Amino acid sequence: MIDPKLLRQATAEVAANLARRGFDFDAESYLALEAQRKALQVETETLQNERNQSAKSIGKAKAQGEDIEPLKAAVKDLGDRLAAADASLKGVQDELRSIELGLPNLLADDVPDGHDEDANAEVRRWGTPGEFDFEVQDHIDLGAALGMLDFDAAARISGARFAVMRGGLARLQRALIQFMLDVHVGEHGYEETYVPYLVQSQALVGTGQLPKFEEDLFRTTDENPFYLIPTAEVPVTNLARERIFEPEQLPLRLTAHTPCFRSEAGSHGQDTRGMIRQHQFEKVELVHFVAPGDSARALEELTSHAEEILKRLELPYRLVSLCSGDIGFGATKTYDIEVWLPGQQKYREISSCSNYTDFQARRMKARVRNAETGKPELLHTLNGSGVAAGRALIAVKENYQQEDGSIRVPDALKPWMGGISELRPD
RNA sequence: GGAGAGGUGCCAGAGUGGUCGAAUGGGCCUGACUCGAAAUCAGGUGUACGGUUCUCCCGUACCGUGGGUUCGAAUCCCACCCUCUCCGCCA
Repeated sequence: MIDPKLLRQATAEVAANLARRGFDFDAESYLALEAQRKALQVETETLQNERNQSAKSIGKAKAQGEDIEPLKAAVKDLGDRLAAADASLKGVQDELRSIELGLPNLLADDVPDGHDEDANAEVRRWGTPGEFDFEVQDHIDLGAALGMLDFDAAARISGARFAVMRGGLARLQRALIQFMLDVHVGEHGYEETYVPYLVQSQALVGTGQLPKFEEDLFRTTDENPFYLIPTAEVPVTNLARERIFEPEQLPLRLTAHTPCFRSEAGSHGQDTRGMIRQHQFEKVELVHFVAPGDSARALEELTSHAEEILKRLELPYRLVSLCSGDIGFGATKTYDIEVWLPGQQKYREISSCSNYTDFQARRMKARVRNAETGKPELLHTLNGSGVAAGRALIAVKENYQQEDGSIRVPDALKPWMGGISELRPD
């Protein structure tokens, strides 16, 4: 959520910033509604004051044994007037809030302008795509030939967009997760967390998935439904919900491995083959809580932590800064890390690292006490994948494939592979 | 799932429906005393929103959440949520 004060005091500037995303903010009707709010709030609070004053004098009169009936008669209609004003005020406030919850975050100045992913700016590349002196296979054929990746079995159990893995391949994914967690916890200063995979709507409102993107989520049928988390960002970021941190407690770096569940509504036809886009996938997530002034620097650090994983795995990648038309709803700035996939001869997203500034914090009431003033103020949140395990597995398979269809185990993963140095058919 | 107890400020813990944003104690901050510290004494110590003559002041809201009764609710009524104890079940 954008600061409502800023929204009404610098409406034109906000609208101009949001326009860079292609978002049309109707400033005029917002300001009209805001003027209504102000008038109604003043009216309501004046009436409340009147009620409080007269209730007090009635109390005093009664204590002195006076007849309070005339006093009661005098305020007879006050309750009705107050109820009416209050109801109008609530209505306008709800309207304003729903507008505010639907506004994306303000973009950072250095976000490149553009309509879609073609305008994303490449920041740097690392590694060189490997040369193969044989015809490369994609991860689907590789997995099938190994007998370790079975989409038919998954379809019989759960339908499309699920995968079953067996043996060394299943273990390789687990090794990736262990490796990533160990690097982040042991070397990058993260605290490992274990969090719920089912959350209630307010958590998703906090991180920004709701109310706008309900169709991307799986939901239970309970009266108060649970949602399956689309990313660990949701439960982990909400650890700051309604909390006030002391300045010395920040920065706080948290990591978690969780499965992620996405309905992928509207993505029919995209990446239908293979493990690129699934209803369920594993991911290691990185989350930072930082003081308001520190988030720009924290984004660079968080991104470098995700990059380090690909470097250790010796997977070529490039880093892009998402343009104004491609960047996510709540982010002020986002770096995507794209890993090289020989099977597609393309760089594909494997991590997305974003600075949310105070956007999520305002929704969650996540604050930090200012070291100088002692007053609580909204902290800044960031998150990024460090990295998506399912896609990392694809990348390892395709980049480490050998002519006979076997797959070499990257050195970085060997500690978790129990002596297995290659995946090959039984 | 059954039975019971309870949810009040940073913590503990009061609160016959009326000046309760909330006693008291602890903690914390400031000051006095002291060479310094301890002890003692005095004062202060929530958040959000709004108004404003905007480093002051004023108003409103908040005692688990949401409704209701009332001129007036932390206090009464209803529903829900959560925590704890015991029983049952279970990984």
